Amino acid sequence: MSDDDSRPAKSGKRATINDVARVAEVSKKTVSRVINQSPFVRQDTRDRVQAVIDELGFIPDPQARGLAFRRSFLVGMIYDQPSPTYVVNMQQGILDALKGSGLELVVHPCSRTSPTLLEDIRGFVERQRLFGVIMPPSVSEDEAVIALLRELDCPYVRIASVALDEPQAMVVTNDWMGAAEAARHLADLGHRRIGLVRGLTLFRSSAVRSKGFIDALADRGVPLDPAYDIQGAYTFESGVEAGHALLSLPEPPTAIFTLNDDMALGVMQAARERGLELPRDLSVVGFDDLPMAARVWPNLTSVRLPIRDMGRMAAEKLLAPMRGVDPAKLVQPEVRPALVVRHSAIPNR
Amino acid sequence: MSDDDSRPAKSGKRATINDVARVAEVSKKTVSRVINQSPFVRQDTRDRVQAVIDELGFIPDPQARGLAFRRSFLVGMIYDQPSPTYVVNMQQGILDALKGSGLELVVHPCSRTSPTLLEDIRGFVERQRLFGVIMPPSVSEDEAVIALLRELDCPYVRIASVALDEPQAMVVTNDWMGAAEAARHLADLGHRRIGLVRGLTLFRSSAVRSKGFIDALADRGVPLDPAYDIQGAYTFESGVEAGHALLSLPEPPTAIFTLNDDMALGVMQAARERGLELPRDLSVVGFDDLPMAARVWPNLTSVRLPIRDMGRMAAEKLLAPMRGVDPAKLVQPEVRPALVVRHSAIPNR
DNA sequence: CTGAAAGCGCTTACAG
DNA sequence: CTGAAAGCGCTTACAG
Repeated sequence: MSDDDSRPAKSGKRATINDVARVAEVSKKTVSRVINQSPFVRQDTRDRVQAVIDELGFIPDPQARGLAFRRSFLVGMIYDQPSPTYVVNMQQGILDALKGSGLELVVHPCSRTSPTLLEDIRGFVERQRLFGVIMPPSVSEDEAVIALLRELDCPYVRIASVALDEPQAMVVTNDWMGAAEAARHLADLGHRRIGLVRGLTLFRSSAVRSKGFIDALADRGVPLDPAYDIQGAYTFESGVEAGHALLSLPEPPTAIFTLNDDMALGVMQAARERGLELPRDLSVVGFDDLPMAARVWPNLTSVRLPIRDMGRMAAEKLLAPMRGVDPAKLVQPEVRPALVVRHSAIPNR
Repeated sequence: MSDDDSRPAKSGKRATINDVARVAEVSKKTVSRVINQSPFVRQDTRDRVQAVIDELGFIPDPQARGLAFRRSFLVGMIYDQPSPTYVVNMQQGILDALKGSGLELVVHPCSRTSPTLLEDIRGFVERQRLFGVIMPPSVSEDEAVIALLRELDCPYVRIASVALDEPQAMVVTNDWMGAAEAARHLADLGHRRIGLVRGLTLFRSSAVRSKGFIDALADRGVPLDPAYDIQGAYTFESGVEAGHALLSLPEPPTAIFTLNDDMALGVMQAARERGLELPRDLSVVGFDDLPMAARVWPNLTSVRLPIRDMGRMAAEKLLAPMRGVDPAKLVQPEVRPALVVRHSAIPNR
């Protein structure tokens, strides 16, 4: 490790704006202008100041800047997402976008059912004077939270399966596309008796994914029998229950699509408890493509959402104004779910 | 939502220390003393000031305090942990302890193999003037990182499977206990030919868990045959490979202990690829008790570490000085891993 | 036990 | 295009 004395301005403490101003022989206000990329600095002045900044290794103190700006350099991620993989991937994506911006990520889990939800978020946002907030489902779908954020004048970006807000404040995940792919996959494998296990209705994704699935199935001439349309709760246990419900039908489905992977594994568990062999006796397709999808037996065919990209895109929208980009005009690719085909769904005999 | 006008000091902006001082008819320095729990305030003065603080809903601005203190109110979690479940649970535990303290959690993933690791951490800690840092393995085991933190005078707490530091800077996870439990479990089930799949040697946990396992096995009079002692890499793929290596032995083991769950699932996959039926033909025990342990078939017997508690305990050690507690004397329960017995390990025939 | 002054490191008006 | 003054909301010396 060569973290030696070669770093500039090492003499004890960090360089401040005053040091830069003195050495560059300008006022600190001019240094401030350079830091903040104000256009009102002559090019040669700017160059001189920048050279001193580099030489001294000057980095503006975010706390001092924040105090003067009345706004911190912290981005909050507020989430009630229960899936660790989802949360960590999204954090990673946000950090990808934040890298080099001087902003940091502060995590803030919450519970939508908590009576103190709004109070809690208010305290967090207000006290930290957050630069902005990013929210995945389902808290991103809570209009009371959004109203609060507006009241607090806190920029935000919502990630959700449908456009709930203006484009600059939204990353739309198009879940329906993934569900439609799953439907076509099962139909094309020759399945006709197909079950659907929905998720919690609190999550918009449940309705969106269901509709995408049912519509695509209908397109293939395979209408979904209402008896095969079961309400789950996005949990493993609800998947077990739904699996038993479907498989105990007089004419059980030959394939089941669940709106997330946890429920898919639950359905597989139910099938085994009934003595079925997988995938021979039942095809299963999930949604999320959790790491375990590739680790269970048989490997689970599942719909993957680019969570990390979604986090990055959300953060980029939040940063756009700071970068002088009009967030509404920020060109971002559409979020496209993709079906990852493995071995849990096979042709219908 | 009743976030109405009942909140005090709502007239546009937040109350500041000046407002409190004026209303309480004291100097702002005295208000500052009350905020910082200085003993040098008369009780009645303190009560009066506190009443005004409550009445006005005054919350000190962390940025202003941080600027004056030359230290922020941000706790950094620096990690290179690849397991999302581990990361999220630990974050949750840290947040449990931080609740009400006014501190926030800033997440900072890193890579120990990155050539810019130290530079990166230096920038993060120095720029944010972090209140403190919490590190799980394996970055917690990196002495170069620790040296840097000391140089920067940044308090830290390390979480690791062995005591690498003074008690006030350590949460020791006693992984060996969990591995020993796994060993006794398998021995008591009558297994004699037992395989061990180790993890990356970069992680101290690999050696610690292995030793705990081997020692406890020996205690039961079941010495580990070196041929059954395989080097893995904590990945699913390395588990598959190790599984094949062990199961292709002339006398294959009847049970295998892997140092994490990902490798346990890999071993199970290998067993199936060889036509074995589980758990009939092979018992498997993992370590971590990931959510998927309870969702795979057969359900995986695994060692659970109280990750969330570990995060909370680490944060409590970091907060102890602020709370006037001597961190060395902070009474914390020992971290005790526990074997969660499910259906992947059964009696040896 | 309490307070007036100076300062933490920046930025916002306001001039010029 | 550039700068001197005042201020963001706190705390640290230093007095008393």
